[in-house]
This record gives sequence, structure tokens and C-alpha cells, in this order.
Amino acid sequence: MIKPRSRRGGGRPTIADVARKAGVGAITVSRALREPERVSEDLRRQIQVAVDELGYVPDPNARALASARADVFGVLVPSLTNNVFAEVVRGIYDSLSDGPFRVQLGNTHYSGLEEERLLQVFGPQRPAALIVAGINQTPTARKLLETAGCPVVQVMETGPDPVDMLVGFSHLDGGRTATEHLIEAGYRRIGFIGARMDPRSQRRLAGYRAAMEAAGLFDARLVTTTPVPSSVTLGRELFRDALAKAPTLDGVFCNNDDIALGVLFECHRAAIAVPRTIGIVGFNDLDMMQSAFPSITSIRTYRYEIGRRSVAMALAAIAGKRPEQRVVDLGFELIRRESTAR
Amino acid sequence: MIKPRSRRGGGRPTIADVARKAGVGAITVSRALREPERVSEDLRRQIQVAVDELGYVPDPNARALASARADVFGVLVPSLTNNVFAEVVRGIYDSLSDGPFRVQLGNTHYSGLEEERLLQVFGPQRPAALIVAGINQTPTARKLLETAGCPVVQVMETGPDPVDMLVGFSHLDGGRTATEHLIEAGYRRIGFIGARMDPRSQRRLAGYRAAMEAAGLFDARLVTTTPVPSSVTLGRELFRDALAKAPTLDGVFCNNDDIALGVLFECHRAAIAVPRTIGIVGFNDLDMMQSAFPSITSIRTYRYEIGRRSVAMALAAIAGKRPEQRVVDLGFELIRRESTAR
DNA sequence: TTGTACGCGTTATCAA
DNA sequence: TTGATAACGCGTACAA
Repeated sequence: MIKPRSRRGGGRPTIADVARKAGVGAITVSRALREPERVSEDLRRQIQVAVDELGYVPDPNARALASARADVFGVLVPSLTNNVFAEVVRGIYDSLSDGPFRVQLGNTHYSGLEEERLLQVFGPQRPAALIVAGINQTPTARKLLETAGCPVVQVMETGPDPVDMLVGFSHLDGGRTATEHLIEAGYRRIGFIGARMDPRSQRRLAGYRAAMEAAGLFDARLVTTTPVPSSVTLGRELFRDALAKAPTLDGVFCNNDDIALGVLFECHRAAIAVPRTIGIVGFNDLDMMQSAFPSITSIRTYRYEIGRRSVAMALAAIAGKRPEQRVVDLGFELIRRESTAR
Repeated sequence: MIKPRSRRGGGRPTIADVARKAGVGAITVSRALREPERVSEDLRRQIQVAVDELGYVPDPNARALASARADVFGVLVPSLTNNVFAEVVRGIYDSLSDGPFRVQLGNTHYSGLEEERLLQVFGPQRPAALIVAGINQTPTARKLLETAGCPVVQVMETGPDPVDMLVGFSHLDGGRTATEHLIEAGYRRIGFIGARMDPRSQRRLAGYRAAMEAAGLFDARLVTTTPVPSSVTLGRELFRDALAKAPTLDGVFCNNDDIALGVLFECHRAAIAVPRTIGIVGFNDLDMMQSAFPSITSIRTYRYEIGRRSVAMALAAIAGKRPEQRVVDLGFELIRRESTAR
């Protein structure tokens, strides 16, 4: 005696079971599920009944194997806990939760090599689209993206030469705008305080420098940076360093809001008046900036929207409709608050 | 003329190509890759050479289809941006990045129904393990977990009746400890301020209540909660509400650190002395608690470690070694700081 | 609009 | 220790 088809699979119904029950061919069931409009009204209903009764759910692995394409969005970000990228990722998930697509998330830890490695892991899965943070891929990573054979969206920045599509904003302009605001508010010895110093931080620094030089205020001793990951506590420490190097400091543009909050706390602790003695500007405009005391001026960025847009663009490309703009600049906004109002 | 094997696949080498090149059977290549110790030294080397020369990478979809098991960890969390879960997720990713396992992350948005839906999406993928946040699954979700046919780890809480394995800590004890600390510090009209009020927040509230009742201090007017998502700004607002309801308030145990920070800022703004007039305790001990001015007392929790442990337990179960303890309590620690030092 | 035949790349089974 | 054969469940190509 031989038991047929009992080897594995736990007896879950297959497309063949549905087809038999509905009295149609398997391929018709397949079509009814993926392109309902190409199946007659009648059969579609019969098939739906059979599907419901059997509790049939397509096997994504079999589907991927047969079609050489998985319903997966590969997403690569440098950090899972940095609120900035968490918001982007949230936007991506929210945009994808309705449809058939899953998300495959990778954490590059701000490393180009890890990015390459993850791309090599994602490739064999034949993802439907790839979304990656930043524009500074290694040559190898860039080649992997170019040959991925699916839409690619780089996010969080703008740049001249996207692999495929791009949605973000100019960190250089953001840094310049923040610095110009401090200058206009009357600050002169304006420091830059930055942690991590990934490519985006570097460009914000470049924007700071451009503004300071244009005003004839640049002084290398005003710049305090570290490759160490950013945190509120680190902001306090860096601010102390900055003050030690440049005692006449009267303002700071911070790499991000965590640093800015650390600076504010250190000012409180050292009884330094904000904004009178020191002006503070952050970057990203996290919720807490508006509630801090004094509230902190910041550059508002649209991370969640960047996530949503990146998915919309990829989806359009998958549907064959390449969007007319392959590069989308979502901009930023300077939010003036008490920390620079003197 | 018929072109054989040219239909799709982009010409990537398959296991058959490797087998031919190495002069062995396909199945031997498969074994050499997955269980090297079951293949002779000689063949193993030959196969490795062929793999390298061809640049062969196994197709995960074909592998999943044939083995009826995907090298995927399904992970379900209620939020992607809440730092608490982001840390857990980071721990999971870091623990899995070396091995063959991918991560499939789902955002339940604090909804039992979404959790069910995601579990139904994950099921057909035949994940190697499932990690879910919390212990309050709907009956349907719980059944899906029980019949998933893979190790299941519930995280972030302890509880008496795990689906399979469990790693977390007691939110009730955490809430009680925080409140008892305020009582011991001499505060009497101690409020509870909570947002979101998910099951874990509810248990922290229960801990607060237990401590207050034990001391004969409980008063319903001291409790201020909202289902609205937590934020620093919301913390400010809720604190104002709390003060309006209970003007003699002299301390607050906050649901989490964001709320606590909001309370602190509101105290600054209203010139309420901390810790003299109001004592503040947070929950989770985010980095900024130690740097705030004054620094804020909080309950330190081990989110990253919870993520790592959950993977370790799942991995052990996959390897057939069910860990001796199916329930792991990682505890918490009260970190006393200036905000309650009067 | 529907169906037939076959292949996708891998692993389980079982025999050698 | 190794290999031949047969699935795994589905989609593509092509014909009807």
C-alpha cells in the first residue's frame, strides 16, 4: 500500500483542491485570485465559494518559485531604533499593509559592507522592489541595486544620480537654513555639534559651513563632532567640549534633536540662559522639541511621508507606470521656537 | 527549435549546475551546504570550489517549497516607532544577522485583530519561529499560535500560561516598585499618568494601585489616563489635567519616560519645583532620563536583552533542545535620581 | 475565457 | 556516504 500525497504539507488545501471542488482547472483558480477581471463572473463566484469553504491560502513560496518573483519589498535602513528611520519604516509598512506585499527589513548598522551583504541576501529572493536609505552606496552595492531587476528607491536624501528613483530632501540646505536662522537671530559664535557623522550629518555640516563662511563667521574651533552614536547624554558631553574649545560660543546648530535636547539640559544644569546666552537649533523636529522648556527651534522633516512616497513610486513602477518624476524632493521646514527667540 | 531552460531566472546557476561541475548528484550538493558533516571531506571540497566558481546561491523560495519550512522568524510588535519595541526588534535582528534566518516583521498597531490578520499572513510562509509581543492575544490569535507548528516566544511580559515560551518582566511589579519608591520618598498625593493604556500599561496601573492601597493612599482622582498614543506633548497635557483634578498632587508615576519628560517640562514652565513640590518617576529608563535636569527616576527594563533572549530560546527549540525554563523573567531595576530625591 | 503540459530549484524518500 | 526519483504548489506558454 502506498499513501499518495501525504508526505508533508500538513494537509493544507492546495490550488488543485480548490479547482476540483469548483469544477474548474487549477490555472483558472490561480487567475481568479490574481487577475479576477480575466475570469468570468460565474466561475469567479464558484471559485470564491470553494476557497472559503476549504480555507485555501496560496503558498507564497510556491508562488515565488513559479513566477520567479516574490511579493516582497526589501528595505534597508542604517538603524532600527533611530526614530528618523523608524518613521520611514512605519510609513512603508502602513502603505503596504493592505496589499499582497510583505516587507523584508534589513539593518545595515550604518555600514556599507553590511549593506552589500544584505543586498546579496535579498537578491536571491527576487524582491518586487528595493528601498534603501541614502545615496552613498559602495560601488558593489550600487551595482547590486542596478542589476536587481526591480524598481529601486533611495530615500532620505536628494542627489543628482539616482540608481532608479529617489525621494528625500537636501540635508545641505537644511543645515544651511538652520545656521542662517541663527545668524539672522543675531548669534555670531555659532557652533556645530554632531554625532555619528554619517553622510547625511556630513552634508548638514557642509550646509552649516557654507552659511558661516558666507557670513564671514566660520571658525574651525566652533565645530565639534564624533563618530559615536547620537544620544541626549552625548549631546551634553559634546556641548561641554564645545564650550571648552570656544568659551565665547553663543549658539549651536545640532546635528539632530537628541543632541539639541542634551545641550538644553546642560544649559539648565550650568545655568546658561536659553535663548539669551545660547541659541539652540535641532534637526528633524521630533515631538518633544515643541514641548521642551524653552521649546526648541528645529528643522522639520517628513520621514513618514518619505516612507509612503517611496512605496507609491515603487508600486507605480511595478504596475508599469514609471512616475514622471524619478526624483522627489519633499523639502523641510524651519520651525522657529523659543530657543532662538532673543 | 526549442530552447530548453531559458525561460526565466536570468541564468542564475542552480544546484544542478553545481552538481554537474563538481561531478556529483544534486542532492549531495544540497547536503554539503546544509549538513557538511554528512558529506565526505573530498566531495565537500570539490563542491565548495564549484559553488565559488559559479557564484551559486541557493534559492530560498525553492528551498522553502521543497522543505515546507522557510528560514524566517515572524515577529509581531504593536509599534515600530515606540523605542521600547524598536529595542526588542533590534535585539532580534542582531541575534539573527549571522545565521541563515531572515526576519519577517509585522506591525499590529496595538490591535488584536491586526495581530490575527498578520498571523494568518505569516502562517502560509511556514516560519521557523514566531515572536510576538505581549500575552493578551485574542482567542483566535492564540489558536493560530498554538497550531503554528513552530516555536513561539511571547515577549515583554511574564505570565502564568505561555503559548510556548515567554521572556519578559512583571509590569505590575514594576508599577508597584515605582510607586512604593515615591511613597518611601515621602510623597503622599501620588498620581498615575498614563497614555495608550495597552495591557502592559494597565498592569503598571494595577501595580500603582496596589501600592497606593497598601499605604492607604489610593484616590481615584489621582489617576489620569487616555487611550491616545503616548508622547512628550501629551505628557504635558495630561499633567495639567491631573493637577486640575487633584491640585494637591505632590508626585506622579508616569506610564513611560515620554510622559515623564512632558511632566518635567510642564513643571519647568509652570515653575513647579522638582523634586521639592512634585516627584516624578518614569518607566523604561531611556537614555534621556539620566541627562534630564533634574535627572528623572525611572524603572530600567531590558528590552534589547529580551529580544536577544527570545531568539536564543527559539533557536534552542528549533535545534530540538527545549530550554529547561520556558518562562524567563529578566526583571527590572529602579534607578533613583534627582526627580525623587527630596 | 479556459485548459493542458510542463517547469521553477530544491529537498524527502528510499535504495544502493 | 551517495544518488535516482518523485514530489513541493504554483505560474507560464501555448493551444483551444
